[in-house]
Amino acid sequence: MNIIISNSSNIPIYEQIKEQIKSKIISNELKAGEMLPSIRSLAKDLRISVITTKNAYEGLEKEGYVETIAAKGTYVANKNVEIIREEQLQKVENLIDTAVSIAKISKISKEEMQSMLDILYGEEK
Amino acid sequence: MNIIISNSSNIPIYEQIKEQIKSKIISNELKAGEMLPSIRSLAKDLRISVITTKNAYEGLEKEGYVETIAAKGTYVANKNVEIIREEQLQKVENLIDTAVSIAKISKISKEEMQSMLDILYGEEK
DNA sequence: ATAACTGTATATACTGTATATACACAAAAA
DNA sequence: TTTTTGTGTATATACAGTATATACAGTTAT
Repeated sequence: MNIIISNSSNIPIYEQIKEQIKSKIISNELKAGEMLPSIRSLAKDLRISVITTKNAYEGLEKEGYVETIAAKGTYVANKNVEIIREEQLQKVENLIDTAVSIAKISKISKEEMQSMLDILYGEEK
Repeated sequence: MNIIISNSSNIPIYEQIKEQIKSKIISNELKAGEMLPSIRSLAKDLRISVITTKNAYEGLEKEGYVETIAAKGTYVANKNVEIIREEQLQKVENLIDTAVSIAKISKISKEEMQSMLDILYGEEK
């Protein structure tokens, strides 16, 4: 399981794991019904405690991305694709909104932001 | 001092205060040399502890936005305008970068993001 | 049965955020 | 000059979030 964590980050480890797995589910790299690595194996892999991986999985379950069955494992849930897309759109919009607020205070123009977007997104159509 | 804090936010109170004062300094609503409200009066105003306002001011000092003189007060520092602008540009770029990452995973197009930017920034030139 | 795998629960520790309250210095008022 | 009132500072304390090790309990294949 390709997951990268940073201990020095101010973002908690369980949160880092949660977000990365969420990304894999949304991008369909992890498909519905598929089993996630066990909390133990993932913990060993990342050299952290089982409690931390459990914490991450609990968060995913609370948000409806996975379902866990005691003594069996944790599996990717069937989640409404449209709802996920809406959630992601909302996230992107919030980030841009924050960026715009900062930009306006600092007199950073819309053109400058558009240019950043172009560069960061790439020139793909 | 127009500062709004939310206790229910996951962002610490001292951080909320810090960011809002920083904004006022950057937008020149608070001018170099001007005295900030005392940690006591601000604490009373916001109905929080002096320690929390002190914590906020300490953060601002560490970042070079203010200078504090014991028993006298805390004052807006002279900070290099170009450096501040660079910092803000960096912040905006990081936010857009995060937004782009999420967008790509969720197959949100550049056009959708451009449209968000247009709407959120407004139609001003 | 047993071995090897799942997730769960308990007890513990550390760090960040926040508090009340007592302290020390500066400046203005009496 | 003495007192009062205004600054920021330091100490002791509490609570919540994050993380840990370790013991527990159920499932599956041998």
